[in-house]
Amino acid sequence: MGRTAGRSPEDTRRALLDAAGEAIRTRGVNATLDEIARHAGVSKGGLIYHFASKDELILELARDLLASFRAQVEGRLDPADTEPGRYTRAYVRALLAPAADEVAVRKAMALITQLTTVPAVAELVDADTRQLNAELHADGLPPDVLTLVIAAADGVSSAPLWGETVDRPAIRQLERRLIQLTRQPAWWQQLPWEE
Amino acid sequence: MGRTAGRSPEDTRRALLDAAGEAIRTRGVNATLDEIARHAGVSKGGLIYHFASKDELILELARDLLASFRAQVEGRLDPADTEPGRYTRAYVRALLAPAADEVAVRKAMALITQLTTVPAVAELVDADTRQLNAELHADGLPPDVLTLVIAAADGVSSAPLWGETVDRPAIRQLERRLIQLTRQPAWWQQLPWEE
DNA sequence: TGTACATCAGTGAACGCGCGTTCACTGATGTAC
DNA sequence: TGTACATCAGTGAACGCGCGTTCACTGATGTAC
Repeated sequence: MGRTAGRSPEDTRRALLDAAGEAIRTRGVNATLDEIARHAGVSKGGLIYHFASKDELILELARDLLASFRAQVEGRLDPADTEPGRYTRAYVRALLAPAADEVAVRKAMALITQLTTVPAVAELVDADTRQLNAELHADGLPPDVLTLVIAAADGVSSAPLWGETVDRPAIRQLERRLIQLTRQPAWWQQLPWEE
Repeated sequence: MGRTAGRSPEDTRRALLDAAGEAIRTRGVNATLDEIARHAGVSKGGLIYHFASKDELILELARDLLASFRAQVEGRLDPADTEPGRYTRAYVRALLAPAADEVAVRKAMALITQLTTVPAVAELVDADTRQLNAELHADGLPPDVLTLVIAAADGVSSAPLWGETVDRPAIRQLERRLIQLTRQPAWWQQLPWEE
């Protein structure tokens, strides 16, 4: 055990990541290490014990966010659902989920865009996105329906970037309809062409 | 006239804004004034002559981007189109437009998210978004259709944030269908509910 | 038409300080014997 | 069961340098007379 007996080093590490997230979300990447450390109840030196540099702290934070987003999507997979589009439905549910979650998915998205300032994070996000996209495209839905559904889900999750807060009922309704669309892709494809 | 006769001071100012945009897009807000100034062919002091501080430079850049986005939307209004949803259609066209424009709209979106680190910019973006939203909601479309269309357009424009490049034909097709939807809102509202 | 002066649009060196990083040291706990 | 030692998880002062800002100065052009 370490010098402060109040908590385990893993708890300290987690507290530091949470504090970093909170600080960077509001102040941007130029939030200071001192500020982050103090919010986690630790000295600047203590922070550097866990994360060798600021870039490493940010990279670890990005890894943490991406992993937890993946976990959110996977956690919303319906075991009883074996139809084409099941992964896409989980994706929609994760992105449009009410922000009551401990780590609100949509705020996490906004945070990650700040982190991409660090080149290593940009690469990480890029690779992660590519893989996620591949999984979505291997989900059995026609590409044009997938494009709409993904775009709509991404759009809702990007709203906080502009400070916008779309109202809950509207999002819930959109969620239901998008999921319904994945079950009836032909509906979208048969959108009648006027005149 | 000033010291360098090569161009007008307004041209220098524009070059500085462009260089700032380019630099911040790649390096984030910690891109240095020196770097920005040199890319605009001017000394650091010359930059500070036009923009009293870094925050002011960033704020002016944000203003410039928001204004040019507005101009893009307005420029895509169809004078012959007097039906409900005409502003929404212009919005969709602007956001899904091919990136061949001088200032690619979607890249501009990605850039603005970086700038929101500066509180004054966050407020500006917030106010601008609210006003734009009000205009869209006063466009005569049913709210649920509007929610879908806006979300889908926003989603496509947020894709570059994750390094993703959605393929052109898919976007063009989505654009046509979204616009078609604004002409037949009932279609979306009558999405049949299965079982 | 020439001259003096003001102003505009910069230059570039110097300053200073915020902040990331380094480093010597410390106090708990675990382990060997 | 007590003692010595190693290690882990930190503290906090000091350093140094990158970078935003200040400032004295400059060289074109415009304007008054």
